[in-house]
Amino acid sequence: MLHVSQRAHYGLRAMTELAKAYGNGCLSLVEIAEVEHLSAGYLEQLAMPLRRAGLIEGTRGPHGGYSLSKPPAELTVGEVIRALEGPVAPVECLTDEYVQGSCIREPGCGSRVVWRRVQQSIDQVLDSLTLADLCATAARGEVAFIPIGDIKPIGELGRNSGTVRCAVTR
Amino acid sequence: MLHVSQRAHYGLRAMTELAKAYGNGCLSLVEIAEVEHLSAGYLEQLAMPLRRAGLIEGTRGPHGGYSLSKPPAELTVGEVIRALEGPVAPVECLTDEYVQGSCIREPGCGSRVVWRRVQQSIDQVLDSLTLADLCATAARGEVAFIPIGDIKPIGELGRNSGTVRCAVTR
DNA sequence: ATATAACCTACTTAACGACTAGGTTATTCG
DNA sequence: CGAATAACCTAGTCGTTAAGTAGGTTATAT
Repeated sequence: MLHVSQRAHYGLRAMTELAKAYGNGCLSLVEIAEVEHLSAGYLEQLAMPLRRAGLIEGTRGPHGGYSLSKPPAELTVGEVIRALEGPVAPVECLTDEYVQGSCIREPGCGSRVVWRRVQQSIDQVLDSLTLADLCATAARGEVAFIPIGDIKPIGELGRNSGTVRCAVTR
Repeated sequence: MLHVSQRAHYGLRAMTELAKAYGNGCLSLVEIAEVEHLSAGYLEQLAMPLRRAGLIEGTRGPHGGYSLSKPPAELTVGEVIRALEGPVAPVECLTDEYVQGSCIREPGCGSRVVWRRVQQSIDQVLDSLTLADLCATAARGEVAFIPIGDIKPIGELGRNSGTVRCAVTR
C-alpha cells in the first residue's frame, strides 16, 4: 500500500516528456498523450496546477503547447509531485492545515513519529532526483525494471547521491 | 499526499497498546478501543489479519483478549503495516502480483525508478522501528509532536539507527 | 448456565480518484 | 479576414474503495 495517485504518476511522466524536449520548442498535450498512452483530456487537468506552480509554460494556438520553465536539471521530482498532489503527508496530523490539538488521540500518540519519519524519507528521495536524472535513466532504458533484491548503490543517479542511501532489501 | 490508511494508523496504535501491556496478560478489543478512542467493531477487522500474520494471539472468554506473540522489541512497525495493508507499493508495477510487460507504458518508463526508491526508503524506515521504540516515545510524551524543521539525528530511537539517515528538512 | 469476548461474514455508505464533456480565449496561417 | 489549433477553464459522471456497522457463531472462565 501507500499508493501514489495516477495523477502524480502520469504528471511525472508528462514532465519527463517535456524534459526530453527541453530546448526544442514545445509539446502539445495531444503529442504527450500519444507518446505516454494517456488521455489528453486528463492531462489537461494535470497541466493546470503545474503551470500555476510555475513549472511549465503554455503557448496557445497552432504549434503551441507546453514547455518547462526551467532546465530539467533544476526541476526536482519533489517539486512536480507537490505541485500535483500537495505536500507529502501520510496522515492528516502532518499536513500544513492541521491545527495542533484537534486530534483526540494526540496526547501520547506514538505512531505519529513513524509517519513523520516516513514523510521525511519520501521527501528526501523526491527532492534528490531531478527530471534530468529521469531522462537519463529513461534514455538508457535498462533501468526501467530493476529486479527486486538487486539494487545497486546509487552512484551516477541523483544529484544528492552522497546523502541518499538505498540499502539492498530482503 | 501519499496517504496511509486509517486501517494502518489505527492498527499500529492498537499494537502499541498491546506492546505497553506486554507481560501483563491480555487486553480486550473494548479496552483498546476505549483508550485509543476507536470503534471496537472496526478494531476487530484489524485484529484478524494481525492474528493470521502471527503477530498477536487471541484468548476467548471472560478476561480474554489479545496479546503480542513476540516481545515488542522484536516486532517491527513494518511487520505490522504489511500485515494490515500488504507490502508497500506506491504504484501497481511494484506489487508482487504485477506481471512484467503488462503495462503499456513500461518501455522507457523513467518514473518507475522513482517509486521504487520511495518504496525502499519507506520500508527501511518502517523496518528500523520496533513497537518497543514506539512505547518509549509514547511514554516520554514529548516526542509526539516534533516541530517541523527541528528533527534531531536519530540516535536513541530505532535499532538500525546506524543505517537510517533522517536529514534535517528545509 | 451464563456472561464474556474472540472469531467470522456480509452489508452499507460516503468520499474520492479518474476520467469525460462542453465550453471560451488566444494565436498562427492561408 | 476566418478557420484551424491548442491552451485554458468549469462542471459532471462513474466506479472503486476505505471506513465503519450489523448480526451472527464458537470457545472459555466463573
